[in-house]
Amino acid sequence: MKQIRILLADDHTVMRRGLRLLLESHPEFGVVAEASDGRQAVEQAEATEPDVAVLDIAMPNLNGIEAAQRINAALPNTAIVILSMHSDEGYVLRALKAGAKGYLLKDSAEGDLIDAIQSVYDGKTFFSPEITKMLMEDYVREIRTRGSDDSYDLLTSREKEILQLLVELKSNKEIAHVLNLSLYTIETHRRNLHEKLNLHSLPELILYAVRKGVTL
Amino acid sequence: MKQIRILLADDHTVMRRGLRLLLESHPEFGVVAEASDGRQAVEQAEATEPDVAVLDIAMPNLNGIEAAQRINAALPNTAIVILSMHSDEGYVLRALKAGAKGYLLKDSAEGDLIDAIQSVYDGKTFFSPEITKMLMEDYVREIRTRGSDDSYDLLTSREKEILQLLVELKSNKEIAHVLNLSLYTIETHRRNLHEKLNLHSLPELILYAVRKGVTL
DNA sequence: TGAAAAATACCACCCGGCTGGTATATGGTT
DNA sequence: AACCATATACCAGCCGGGTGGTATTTTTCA
Repeated sequence: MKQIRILLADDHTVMRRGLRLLLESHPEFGVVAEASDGRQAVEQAEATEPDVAVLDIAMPNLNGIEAAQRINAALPNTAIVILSMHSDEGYVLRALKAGAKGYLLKDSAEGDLIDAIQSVYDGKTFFSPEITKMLMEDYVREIRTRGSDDSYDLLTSREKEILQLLVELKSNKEIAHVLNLSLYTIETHRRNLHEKLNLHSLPELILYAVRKGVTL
Repeated sequence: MKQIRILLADDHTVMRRGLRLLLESHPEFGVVAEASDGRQAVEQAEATEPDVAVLDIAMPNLNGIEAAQRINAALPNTAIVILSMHSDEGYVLRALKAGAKGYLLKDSAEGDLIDAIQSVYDGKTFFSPEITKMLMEDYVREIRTRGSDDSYDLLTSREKEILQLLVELKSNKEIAHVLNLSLYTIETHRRNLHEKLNLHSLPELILYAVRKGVTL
């Protein structure tokens, strides 16, 4: 009978033990390696070539995401599930970027881990319900944003000009000087940029502009 | 005899007249059209298909750079020379991006304009000496920057983590909360980022990170 | 020609980023 | 043992960005 071969990586021994017991209560799973930090996880993965790697996100020496990246690079056939306490958006996105196929919160139901491993082994993805919800919201927001992606065309040429100068990291004062305008006028144009683009800080404007190709 | 056919665009009549007289003292040049604003310049260019378009940068209705963009898009065989009072770096770079082949300061020697037109007509580029100097400095700086491009590797993993969170537009307070650290600690890490990367503001850090591929 | 959009200008207030200056604990290196 | 890098933490002060509120002039377009 062909078991799904699993690597467990978590710096907490108790957690690893618990996971192992949980998994071994299902005969179709077999834990073939354990690791207590990121670097070990990569080594163990390369040594045992597991079907699925379950990685805690917060590990010493090399965090779960960096470990995922390396494992994914070395062993593209090993599916990766990230375990995390946080549903923080940044972490999830980085995990996905690192090649993770699943992202599970630690307070998930036991059955979720079983489902997750089976899913990623089958080439599907698996996320905790909270994560799914968040990602969907993201996606919808993305669509909405793309939809109203004429936003840039809403800008007047003066506003575009000022946006470019902002990307060049010029201060309001400098822009006023370059364009021979009052500081207050620049402030007003910036307000209008904020309103039209629904972005309300310089960093946001810069990210927007860069992604828009106003890179210069 | 085949003349080089030229379009002149400048909102100051006196300037246009002077340029025309200057050019017509050279029999190999022929001014075939004039325009007193950007929109006219584009129209005239499309109507007369000149070999070279000489555009003032500061024109009403449509500035020289935007006009250059449109002319370049419609008539790729028309070489464009930008005339400007300013040697501001941003303008020069935008002019180049808009497809200009030459950039002349208005206080250039008369001969420079002749040389510039002949050069761009021959498919070469031409810049005022001041501009050349500036661009070279830029280039050198660029090389130097690229050379010491290990800068990112100087960062500790904590610093990289914080840099990523900054790109996600998290405030110091939010980062402190996410990482369970004091606000002051985040400030210290940011100082270190500033020092190591020689960048001293959030917008600079963000541009750096984005260009570095920390896009998420 | 008259209304709407764009560009210009000013003031006051708040908040957060940025800096100078300091300090402690820890872990690895020579 | 001495040293350096890293990570943590605190305080005070400055400055610039962001915003609420207002107003005039110029341009554009129906």
